[in-house]
Amino acid sequence: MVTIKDIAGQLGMSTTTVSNVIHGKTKEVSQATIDRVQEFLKQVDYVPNINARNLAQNKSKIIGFAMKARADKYSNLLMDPFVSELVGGVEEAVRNSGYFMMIYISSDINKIMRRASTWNVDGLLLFGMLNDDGIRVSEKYKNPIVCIDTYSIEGLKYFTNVGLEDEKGSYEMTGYLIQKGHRRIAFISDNQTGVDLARFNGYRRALNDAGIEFNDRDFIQIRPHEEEVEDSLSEICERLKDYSAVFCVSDLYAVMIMAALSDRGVKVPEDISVAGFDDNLMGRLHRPALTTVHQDVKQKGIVAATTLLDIIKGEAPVNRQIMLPTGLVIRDTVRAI
Amino acid sequence: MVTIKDIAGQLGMSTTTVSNVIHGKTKEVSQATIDRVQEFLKQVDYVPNINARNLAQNKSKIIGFAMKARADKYSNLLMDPFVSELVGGVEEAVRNSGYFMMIYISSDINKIMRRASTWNVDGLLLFGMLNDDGIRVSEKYKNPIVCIDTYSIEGLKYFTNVGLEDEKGSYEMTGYLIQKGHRRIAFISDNQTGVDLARFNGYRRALNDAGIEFNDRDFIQIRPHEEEVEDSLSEICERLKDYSAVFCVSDLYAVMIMAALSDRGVKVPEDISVAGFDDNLMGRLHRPALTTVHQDVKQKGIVAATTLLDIIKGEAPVNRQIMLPTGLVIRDTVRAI
DNA sequence: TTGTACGCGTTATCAA
DNA sequence: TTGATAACGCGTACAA
Repeated sequence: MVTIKDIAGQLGMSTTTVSNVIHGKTKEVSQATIDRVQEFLKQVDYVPNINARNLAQNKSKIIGFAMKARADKYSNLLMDPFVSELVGGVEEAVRNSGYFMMIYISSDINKIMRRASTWNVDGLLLFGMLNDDGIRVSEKYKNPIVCIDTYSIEGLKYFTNVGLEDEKGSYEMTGYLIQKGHRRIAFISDNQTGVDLARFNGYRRALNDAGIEFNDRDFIQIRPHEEEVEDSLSEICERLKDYSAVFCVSDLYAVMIMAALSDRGVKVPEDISVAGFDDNLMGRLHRPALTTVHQDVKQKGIVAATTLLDIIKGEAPVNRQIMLPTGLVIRDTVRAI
Repeated sequence: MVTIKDIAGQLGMSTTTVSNVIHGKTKEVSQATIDRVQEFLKQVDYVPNINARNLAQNKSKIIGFAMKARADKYSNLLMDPFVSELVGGVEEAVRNSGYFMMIYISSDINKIMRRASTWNVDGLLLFGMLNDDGIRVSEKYKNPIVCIDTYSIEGLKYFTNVGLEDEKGSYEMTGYLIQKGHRRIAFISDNQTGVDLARFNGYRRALNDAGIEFNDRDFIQIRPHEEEVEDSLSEICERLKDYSAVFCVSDLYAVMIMAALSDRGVKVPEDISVAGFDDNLMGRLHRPALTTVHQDVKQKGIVAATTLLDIIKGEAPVNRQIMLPTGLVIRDTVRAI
């Protein structure tokens, strides 16, 4: 490894001058030395040592992307297509800004905070935080934080959130189903917090506005864990016999349920209409193609990352609650009755 | 930020002692001071500065995961479900070993190498390298390297490769199709290098062993880029009329093609049989469920990472070419004729 | 058993 | 226009 000191030695000048040339602080250096140094840098293929630089500047050029792992449908968070698309968007934005991305996955908030401090990351992206997790982090960690998909009004005092018009999108889809003549509409998700709760609320509001009474059993919980998913799907298919339409909280669940229905000889949309949420590849490639609520997940990642980067640069965001839009995507799994 | 020096000062002892306690070099420290120090560490929630540590030790505890981006079917590599599952496996293994993972995506080998040096990563994982890319990297970068899915005999002198029995898996699937009575079998992929070439070779060998003549037009190239994918699929569906079965180089392509066929009123497997490769969620949830060749992508990531970590620890791998097994998954998209 | 002092590679301050 | 030199925080010979 060739260092600045080496170069200075071989060129018979001081490290200061070399460093200045490297950083383009060229106003106080003669053109002759600039050229000499630059040529030499090329020649030896000088690569700076980030650790030394970070130590000297007390910066890191690292964006930490921390995700709280849940006991989940995937054995690793990154296998969730939503998450990987999100990471893809973040990675791209971070890379294009000359920063680096470091991913942490942990179910332990404290570990996440320790890592962030250890690496002295310049900014933190938080995903999957529940309740006041985000607040706890921001109390300890003093650099900028941007959360993704976190529903915490309280938290907005501490950080910016990038979310989605979940409630609205869900309201519109439910309205569409109702408009198509459906009145017995089930809602399926695996929990009732955060994003899922917002979507559930949109569904309920639409029912209410149409004068349709909601009954507790219209919410069906799916248990997607490997050991019990088959049982869960059986139960769901059985309960779905009472409905003419089902609104799933994600495209993945919609596709899973359509497969289970198909296995039991139930036809979509002839026997039951199905709607999803996310508009991902699975739904697009399904036949019949899935009617769903669109969101641009990659864009969500990009917006979150660029917002964080802006804050790091000192530009406070106009809005602490950034809501990305949704849109109805009408395809073939919902029929009029 | 609280430093070792601070602690030493407040406790009225030297930084050496504090450092020794932190690192458990406890044989030369009295129990009394150990306790004092440890309690104080807890109290102030001491977090080491990785940059300083790395600089002093000339290590980084970072595993670099470098991927060469191609002009691809996805606007970001991480959106490829194969890649994200791979990353998931790597991330898990790296995290469990107390290391950190840093992802680089670039189409430029030189940028990748510069990053690896800049961060002084302890080991490098390489994915998506073509031809002698891997060799070029290993000539410049002196720490251990493990490649994933790289077909380069020459390269094995320089690094370990974690791959798959692509040829064998493909041979077996083609054999299965033949056994089911198919003789006009098309093969679809988007290129003919590396992994895709190996799978193509397995297909050809199986045809050959069964005395079936291969004609150049039996290889059909798919163009998955967004602008032209529809045209490409139209052409494929047209050409497929001459075949009773089609073997796709990936589950994704299989599902895409089945959707296109369905749109044109062609039924699978009644009108044409379809086989895939990968055994991912898309194929599993498709109806009819996809007959395919299984590989464990997450495991591939874990094996690659642990192998690299072992080499870093000084344990040379027994084999420089690690081939993970494949297996036939017979489901419902291939029928006997 | 504990402390001093130096090196790691870089940047920044200030003097020449 | 250039050069010494002191930080940055940590680890570690070596000395005490």
